[in-house]
Amino acid sequence: MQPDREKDRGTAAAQARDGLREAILRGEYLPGERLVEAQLIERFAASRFNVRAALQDLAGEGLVQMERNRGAHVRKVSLEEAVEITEVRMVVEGLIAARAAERVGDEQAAELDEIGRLMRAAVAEGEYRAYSDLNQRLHALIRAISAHGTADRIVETLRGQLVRHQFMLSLLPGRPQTSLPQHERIIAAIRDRDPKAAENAMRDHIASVIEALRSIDYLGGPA
Amino acid sequence: MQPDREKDRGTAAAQARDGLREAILRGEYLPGERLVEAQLIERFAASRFNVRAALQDLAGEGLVQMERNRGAHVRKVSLEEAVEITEVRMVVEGLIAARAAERVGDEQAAELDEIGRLMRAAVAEGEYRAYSDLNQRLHALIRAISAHGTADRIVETLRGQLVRHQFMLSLLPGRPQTSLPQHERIIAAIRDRDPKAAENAMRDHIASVIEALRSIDYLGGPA
DNA sequence: GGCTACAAAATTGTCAACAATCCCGGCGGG
DNA sequence: CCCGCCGGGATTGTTGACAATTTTGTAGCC
Repeated sequence: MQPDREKDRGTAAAQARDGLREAILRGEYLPGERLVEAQLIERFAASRFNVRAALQDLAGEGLVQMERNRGAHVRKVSLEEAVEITEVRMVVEGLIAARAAERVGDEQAAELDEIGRLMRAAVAEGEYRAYSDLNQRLHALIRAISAHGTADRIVETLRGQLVRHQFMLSLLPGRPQTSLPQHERIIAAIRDRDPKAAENAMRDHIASVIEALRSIDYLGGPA
Repeated sequence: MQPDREKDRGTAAAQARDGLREAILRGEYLPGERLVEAQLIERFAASRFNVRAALQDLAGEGLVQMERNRGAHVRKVSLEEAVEITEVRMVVEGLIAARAAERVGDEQAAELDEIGRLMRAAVAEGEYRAYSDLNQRLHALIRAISAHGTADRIVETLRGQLVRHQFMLSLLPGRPQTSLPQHERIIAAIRDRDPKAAENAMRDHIASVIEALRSIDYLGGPA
């Protein structure tokens, strides 16, 4: 769906685009914040031409919203949109998990188990930051195993739009305890090369993420 | 995922983009064909600035591929990619169908049934072109009922990348006879407000499209 | 004939200046 | 005091020219 990211790595245009994306994903620009071309030119040492190209690219990824004559803003995704996005992620990652179960090799299965071990340890010792990293690593590994370029690009794009919400999610107390067994189920299903079980496990897991997302609404309320 | 299409309808930039997209989707530019900026400027009476913006947008939609210093081409999707794209469509349209079953209203249910009737008539009388139009109308109506903006945008984008393959598909003999009962099952499940059944019916339907897609490989072979 | 080297043409990449638009003050009238 | 009505500054939109790159055509050599 999105253009290949490898197309021109290293050029000024690509550097501006990747740098701006990283900055937004890091939260250095908050949702709704205005992205003034002149400032971006300074920050990324790029020409206006390249800055504009970067903005247009990121608008295509849904990270930036552009309004004619009114400039570019970091896109603000409402809770409702976040739920929609995660629903799509649920089914697409389900597809990915099923395919991973069909294609997983022995050494990859071992790596999955290793991540599972580390996850249990992290939760047992309350190292939630490490657990969060492992979570990303697990999902990334499953996507790599599935080797489904199309699904992978879509999930990656969707994930980008949710960074802010994902961040709030990780702060929810009790989340690791809830998601750990779900992750274990996913790992087991893929290791056992059971596509249907892997898809179900992944969908159940992300469905629970959606529930957690919705619960934030009551906690944080509208900003 | 993709930026809102309504953002600036009517401007020169939007006209160039939409015009070029239509032209590609109509098959006026064949996959792999080079898109020379100067030609597009003439054809769409747009400035180079707008033509380039249009190309970049369509690259974001996956319709166009751009290579540095080598210009833009209509993206060529291999059969393997077409299968991947359709697999993603399968799960996302499954989600849409499930949600449509949750939200369908009485008059919408009637419209679904009406489309079903027209489909049966079209197949009975061998009017395959009419059947193909009804097929699009059915999928579009289901997407409208589901009111899932995120999923809708993704499916629309994916569909665009497949026009060429979809076209070949409709020429496959026996397709309408295969897909008619599948469509009827989808309609019935949504009308009965059974989300799970609707999702399964939709997935089975598109799974059969994937099979048909694969069969083209043996018929048409690599170009 | 086939191959390489080189020049010319075509095409795309980039820039800097200019035009159009919007936003935010103040100003005057009611 | 509130409201509409101008500026002026800031910001984005667009253009045309020029630079860099690729592609094409040609001549010379083996």
